[in-house]
Amino acid sequence: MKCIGQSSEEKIKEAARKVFLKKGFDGTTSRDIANEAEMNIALTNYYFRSKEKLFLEIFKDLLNLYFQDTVNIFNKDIPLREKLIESVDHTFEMVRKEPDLVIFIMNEVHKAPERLIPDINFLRQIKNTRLSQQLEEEAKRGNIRPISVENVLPMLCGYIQFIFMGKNIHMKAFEVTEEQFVTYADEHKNIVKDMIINYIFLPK
Amino acid sequence: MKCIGQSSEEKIKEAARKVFLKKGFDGTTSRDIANEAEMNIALTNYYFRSKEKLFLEIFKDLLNLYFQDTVNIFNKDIPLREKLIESVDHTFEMVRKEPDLVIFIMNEVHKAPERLIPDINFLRQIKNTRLSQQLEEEAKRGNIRPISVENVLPMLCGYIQFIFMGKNIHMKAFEVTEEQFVTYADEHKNIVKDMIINYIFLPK
DNA sequence: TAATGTTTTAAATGTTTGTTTAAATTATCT
DNA sequence: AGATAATTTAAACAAACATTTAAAACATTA
Repeated sequence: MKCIGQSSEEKIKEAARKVFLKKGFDGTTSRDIANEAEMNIALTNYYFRSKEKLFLEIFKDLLNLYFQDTVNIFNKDIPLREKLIESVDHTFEMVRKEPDLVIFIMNEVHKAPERLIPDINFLRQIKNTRLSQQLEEEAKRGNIRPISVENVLPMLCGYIQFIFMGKNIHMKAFEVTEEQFVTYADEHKNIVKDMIINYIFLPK
Repeated sequence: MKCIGQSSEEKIKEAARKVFLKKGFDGTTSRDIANEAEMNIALTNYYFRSKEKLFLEIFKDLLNLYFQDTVNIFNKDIPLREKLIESVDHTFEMVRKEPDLVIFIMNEVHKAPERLIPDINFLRQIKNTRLSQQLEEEAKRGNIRPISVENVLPMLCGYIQFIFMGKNIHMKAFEVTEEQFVTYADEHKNIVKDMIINYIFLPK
């Protein structure tokens, strides 16, 4: 086996990841992927059997990228306040690095949830993280409002993710550049953190 | 002209709207639309010249549905606090009635913003609504934190919209039914309202 | 009723789609 | 070097695609 650089299989997977993220499953053709990878069309099927199989493999990776770190943070052994802030910061970094990821996941799951169920199942761990316990404990102690992890999750992830999903709309509506948008998003991130802490924690 | 029921043109447009909302532009074929409308395939092009033209016409209507009422509320002559609450409530009703609308708009704009620019331009009115003035005035008076309409907009629309965009993911992750989801969404709506008011308005 | 204009139809258009084939090339091993 | 296996290629495949055609069916008006 030639071991200089990437293998053809890796090249195709990386190209497919890039194109799927940008155009979605329906908007992507096998030829798009082959072109991006600079490889012969037949190789897609030689290595992955079908466009669908290749997609599912990539989707699994991307869903993992979308959620795994968040689950890990939720399970960290750190104070609640710190954990909330770290979660928001992580969400921000994640969507900044991979701006197409959230809308991609949302859209594919929205269009055909059934075929992705095996992958989605791993999201169930969210319910049983250390964060859930902390929310219960702190509420019992009267330190925070009683609130479920179901309602905290969108605060920590969704509010930031939404800003980036609507990036193009925002840029057109408010006539700003990409650079200005990032500044705005960062500003909003700080507001979100303040607002969450302000809401969840009760005054002593 | 026969005037019983809908005209063929209306039937096709309504069918196309339904299918585009569900499957997006790339995922929709001319035959899907013709089947949904129970009409001959050729009629799509007879009335609308092309799939693209039909799509653009429908997209315009849907973007209007997505934003017009919000702009109107922003321009209403009512107190700020009331306006914020009404905006959140309206967003909730809008996405509840048309659950596919938000992800559809987000995704189409995300994939090809250029071709939709003429339609998106009308979003610019957001910047110059009565709400913007109110935010400035109330901040000057020391009643609220200084905050721009750019940062209030996602609070009033995005936070609720995100919940519904991730509906399928939520239902799988937390193993709940559609009915339970709506209950959850309603609960979160109230949290959002409390949280926004709590954050924006300063204690006297 | 005959002539005219509009709407609907079945069939065909030429592309593009995902996938396969079989030959050509390259690498691996004895 | 020669045999064997793995990879890559150009070409072809049928199916699905958006769109067009020309004739048929319908409605309208003179």
